[in-house]
Order: sequence, then structure tokens, then C-alpha cells
Amino acid sequence: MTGDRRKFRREGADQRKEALVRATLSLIAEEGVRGATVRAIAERAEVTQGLIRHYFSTKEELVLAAYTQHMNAMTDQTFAGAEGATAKARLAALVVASVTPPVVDPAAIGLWAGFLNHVRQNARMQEVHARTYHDFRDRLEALIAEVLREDGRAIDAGACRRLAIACNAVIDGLWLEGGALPEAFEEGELATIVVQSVGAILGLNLTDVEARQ
Amino acid sequence: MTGDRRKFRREGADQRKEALVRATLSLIAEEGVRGATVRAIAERAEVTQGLIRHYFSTKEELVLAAYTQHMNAMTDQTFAGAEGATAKARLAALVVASVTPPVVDPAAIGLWAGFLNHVRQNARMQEVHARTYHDFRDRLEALIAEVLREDGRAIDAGACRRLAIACNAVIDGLWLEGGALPEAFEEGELATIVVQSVGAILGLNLTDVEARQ
DNA sequence: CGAGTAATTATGCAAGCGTATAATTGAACG
DNA sequence: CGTTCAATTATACGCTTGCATAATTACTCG
Repeated sequence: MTGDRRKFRREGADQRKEALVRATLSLIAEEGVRGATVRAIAERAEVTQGLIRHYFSTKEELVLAAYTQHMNAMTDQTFAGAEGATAKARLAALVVASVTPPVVDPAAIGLWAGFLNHVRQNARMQEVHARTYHDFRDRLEALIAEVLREDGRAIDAGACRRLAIACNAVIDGLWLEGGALPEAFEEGELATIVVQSVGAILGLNLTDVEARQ
Repeated sequence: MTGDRRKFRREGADQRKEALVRATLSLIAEEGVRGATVRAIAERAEVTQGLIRHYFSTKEELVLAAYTQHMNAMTDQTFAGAEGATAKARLAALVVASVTPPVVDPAAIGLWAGFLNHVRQNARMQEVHARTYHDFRDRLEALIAEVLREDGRAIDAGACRRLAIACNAVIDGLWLEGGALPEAFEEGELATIVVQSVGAILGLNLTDVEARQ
């Protein structure tokens, strides 16, 4: 007589956790952290809300896990395409990949916006952000140093760090714009702009290696 | 025996509305639209929640009013400093103002993030956004056209529009970065970067007129 | 194939949400 | 100085929220 109880399949912890994280991210991208309610997340992951508590002691815990996973995925995705024979070619490829799908993506901007204020007010989220951000910037800085060395230029460590920060800012900024206003740019336009801008900052011409994709 | 009722002062509609809008904006900057609850807004504006209903038929109405006011204020603020003898000087001043306080401001980024998803999902908010965005870009495009004419360059209307979009993107992107990571840049560093980047896009040197402030 | 147990569902609770409406009161006016 | 009325407060309602806990059920293992 209690036959109206919902049927279910047992799954491994990792699979369930990942499904919950995925549902959380897609909801945060649309509605922000506050809009990603426990009930909505459960529905999207096709489980009932009680199960969330079984894997994450609190909503905050789930949000933190989702943020960590997302930030790592973004960094990996960006560096995935950064290949080439010369350092200059690798830098150009990295820079172009940063402003090209799938890295540039309206949903990713929604996530960025949805997380921003939450990160600002939460020490543990800040830690994740700082770690990911510095990791990216350090790798970018190393690549820039290599490019300048390749080009036979003198490299002061402090100056190199400042160049990396500036390039990172331009890349991030254009990434945001590209995702926020996808219709504002023609195919490849953002790539041209970012290559020009980073080239201008570093004082070298990146356009000659760009015709690789 | 009912003496514990809260004392209050009657105020003009405009003043009260503005106070409510200000409270709304500061809360959205911190907590997003969902986090800016009617009760919290009322508390910050030092009134009781019922009064909000008296001036705005719905929370959505208040949020829309706040968004409109904020967007207009941002545009005005940016163009306020764009003065100079030559068009080139005005462009340089505008570009620098865009990445300098008070236009660049962590709270403004919080607002941007807080509003983003809400704008995406609300037609009336989208309309306000489009109007403000195109207004800004049109003024920027006119200024760029003037600069190129001043420089004796041929100006195709379509090309000019694309240049404006690109410059706008760089400006917006750096504006976002400057506000999101205020400690990442030294004094004037963002100004240098944006002047270089916009100069690179337009194919001219803006740095020579920059030493004006 | 039957028992055990971890995964999952179901239900409940206190607090907070936006909105509606009734009750008060500050200030302008004759 | 009493009247009047819009500005303001107070209260309440139905719904949603995050979290807790009890009841079930799908697999595993002997």
C-alpha cells in the first residue's frame, strides 16, 4: 500500500557527488548561489533533497566543492590548447584559447557573476580563488619569461611579473566581455584583439604565429 | 499603552524613493538581487518594509528603478572627465577615466555581478541594459571617428563601428578586472595598459597626450 | 536466497521570503 | 487649535528555504 514511493538506483559516491556538483554549477550560472536552492539542485540531479545532506554536510560545503571543481576545470581547459614549437607560439595559442569557446561561454560568465559576491564574503572560497588565480598567473608569467628570453630581451623578475599581471588582466577582461556579449564580436575578432593587446603590452608581434588554427 | 510604536518623519516621495534605491543598490552589490530582501532594504533605508510597497508596487519594480539609476550614473560618471582640446585628448581622458576610481570600484563590480543573471532573465532589465550600453558605445564611436578624422585617416562607417566595439570591450574588461582585483595593479598601471591597448586597436599613439591629469 | 547495511526517500520544522491590508500618526491647512 | 489625509508602521498570510530525522529500499555478501 506504500507503493507510491519513488524508485531509485544506488550509485557510487563519486558519481553522485559529481552529478550534484554539475547540477549546482548549472543552477548557480542561471540564478546565483542563493537561487541554487537545495530543492532545485536535487531536482536537476534527479534525486531528492535529503540525499544532498548525505553527501555534503551543508549547502555551503556543496557550493565550495562546486567552485573548486569549476575553477580547476577552467584553468585546465585554458592551458589544454597551449601547444606549439616556440614559446611565442605557445603564448599565442594560450591567449587565443582564452577568448575562444569553450573557455569563453555565457554560462561561465554566469558562474563568475554568481560566485563573485559569495567568494568575497567567504574565506574558504577566497582561498580557492587565490590558489587558482595565482596558479594561472604563475604559469602565464613563466611562459612570458620564456618568450622574452627567446626574443633575446633582458628580463627583470619584477618587470616580468607586472607584465604577466597586465596580460592576465587583458585576457580576463576580454574573456568576460566575450562571454557577456557574445553577439558583439564576429568570429575571430576577439582573438585578433587579444593578440594585438597582449603583443602591445609585451612589445612584440604575436600575429605572425597566430595563423595556426 | 501603544506608545512603543516607532517614531518617524514624513518625507517627500523623491527623497524616500532615492533612499530606497540607494539602499537597494548597496545591498545588491553585497548579496545580489535575491539577497537584497525587502526587509533588509527597509532596514538599511531606516524605514519599515511596508513603506516599500507604498512607493514601489513590487520588489521587481524597485530593482528595475535601481538598475536604471545605476546604469545612467555610470555612463555620466565616465563621460564627465572626457574633456580636452583635441579629440585625441578627449578619448585618452575618457579611456583613462574608465579604469580609474570612482568609475572603477569594487562595489560597482558587485553590482555588475549581482545584476547580470537578473538582466539576462528579465526583458525590461535587458531593455535598460541595451539602451545604456548602446548609448555609451555610440558616444565612444563618435569620438573615435573624430580622432581618426583628426589624424587624417580614412573612415569606413562599418570599420569605425567595429573599432568602437573592440575598444569598448577592452575598456569594459579592464574596468572589470580593476574593480575585481584592486590590489593587482599599481597606481596608474591600468591606465597605461588601457591606453596602450586602445591605441593598438586604433593604430595610433595615445600615450603622448596622457600626461594631463 | 536471506540478512544486513548503506543509499535513498519521505516528512517535518523553524525561520525567512514577498505581498496584502489594517491601524496609526506626522504635518499642512483653514 | 482641531481636521484631514497621505505617509508610515504593524501585523498577518501563504510559500519557500536550509536542515534534521525517521522510514524505506536496493544492492552485497555469505
